[in-house]
Amino acid sequence: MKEGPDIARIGALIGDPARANMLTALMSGKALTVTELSAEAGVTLQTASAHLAKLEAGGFVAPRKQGRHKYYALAGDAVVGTLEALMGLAADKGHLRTRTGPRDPALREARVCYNHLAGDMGVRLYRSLLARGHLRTADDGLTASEDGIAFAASFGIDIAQLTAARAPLCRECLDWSERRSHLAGALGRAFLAEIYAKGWAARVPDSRIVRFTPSGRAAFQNAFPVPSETPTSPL
Amino acid sequence: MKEGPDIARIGALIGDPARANMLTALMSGKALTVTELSAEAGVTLQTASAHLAKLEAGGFVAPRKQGRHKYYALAGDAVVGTLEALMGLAADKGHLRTRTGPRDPALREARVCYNHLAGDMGVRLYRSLLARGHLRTADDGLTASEDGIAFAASFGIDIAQLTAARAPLCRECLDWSERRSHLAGALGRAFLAEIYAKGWAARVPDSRIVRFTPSGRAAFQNAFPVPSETPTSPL
DNA sequence: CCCATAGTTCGGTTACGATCGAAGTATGAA
DNA sequence: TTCATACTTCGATCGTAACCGAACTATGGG
Repeated sequence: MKEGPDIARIGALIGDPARANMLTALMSGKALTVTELSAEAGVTLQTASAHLAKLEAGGFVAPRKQGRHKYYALAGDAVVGTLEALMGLAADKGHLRTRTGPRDPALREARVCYNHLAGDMGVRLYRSLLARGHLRTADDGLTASEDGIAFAASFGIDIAQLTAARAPLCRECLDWSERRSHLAGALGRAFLAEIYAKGWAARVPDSRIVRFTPSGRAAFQNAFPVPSETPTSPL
Repeated sequence: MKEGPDIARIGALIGDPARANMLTALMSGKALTVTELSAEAGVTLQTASAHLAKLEAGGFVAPRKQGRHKYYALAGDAVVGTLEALMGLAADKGHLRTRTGPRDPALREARVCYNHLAGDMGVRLYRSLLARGHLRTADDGLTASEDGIAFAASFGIDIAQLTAARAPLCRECLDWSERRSHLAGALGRAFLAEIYAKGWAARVPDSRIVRFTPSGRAAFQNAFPVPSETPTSPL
């Protein structure tokens, strides 16, 4: 009677509030113990254990034993990507629980999305480039202007190498905490690499957080100024 | 106690088998009536009506009244994209209900994914280009080789215009019916446009199906030969 | 060896939501 | 108006799964 991939099972797995809370907590990129996850979900240890067994059977999380602790982490990029998509959709519809972004403020400010910068700082970068005409949006995606190429070069990016590779140069990526687009693609990756190289920021180990130094933050805001908050359409 | 986007509500919406069946049926791109969807889901009309009300409230589907019929369709590209992601994940884990692809064989053979070719024919195109060295996979994505550029030009694609736009040239996209990658990005779009232009295939109105003519199918298979089935790693 | 902490398994309760029958509304046809 | 089709609303039933208490296993420390 049924056909196609069984999205109902996947949906049901995500559909329980306790499990959804656990998955949301794991989106930080950190591996968490059963006890920690039970607290995140607001259930007892036994219940959490049962939920995690189901998530593991469904291929959502993978355990790693360490001493008498059992650490769970999300099981791969496909899972992370799908959850990001779901979060984007949920945010889009206004289905928020309480806040508009993840709990951890540092995660909300700047984090790694695959290999480019996301979060508030990522959105700033994107908006700044767009406002100054370095990027242009078109029907079929995002393109860099001549100005933008020159700017990237002056920032320290070897633009010739990027374009020679013929890989996607610019792409946009919807940010679930900010509900705005940020810059992905080869150029987005190159900007983040250069930000690391300049010592403005560093990645926090075992998490997706990118922590800016005070001077790095100032330099960033100077390099990527944003005009006064323009009322953008909420995508 | 909770924070972040409410993915639980979204998940629960998809998590019910009846609703999942309806959404799967709507992935064809066609708008369907309540009665049709109740049959797809295997429930009575009343139950289907209740489910559709919930899906509508959740922003998954949008109704359109026409006479005494009420047609439902998926509510936008974000929903389609999220469902594709979920289906890919489900297929990935082997969570199949009965078959490995959508019910409609035509849809399984060739369909539009955003603006490029997906389904069996899309996978063939991709594998053929890859096998002949026209495309190369790298850590940071997909690139076209010099050979590939020349081939695309000989196929009738104005490659200079595509590269000038600096938009993503090649991207890969996971196919939920085939569980394989196919070609997306500007080049993928250009190939599909050229296939239309050559009269090999045409899009079926009100659906995502791309229907090949018999001679078009032959020409396609001649232009994009695939080597004997190589046991590729899943994904 | 004993105790403490981390996690699992088992059993019984409870609550939520899917389901359908039956009755109600809307649109169209005769 | 009357009948038929398409859909919605209401009310009651029923199953499944989340939940926790309690007992059990495993690992580490003294």
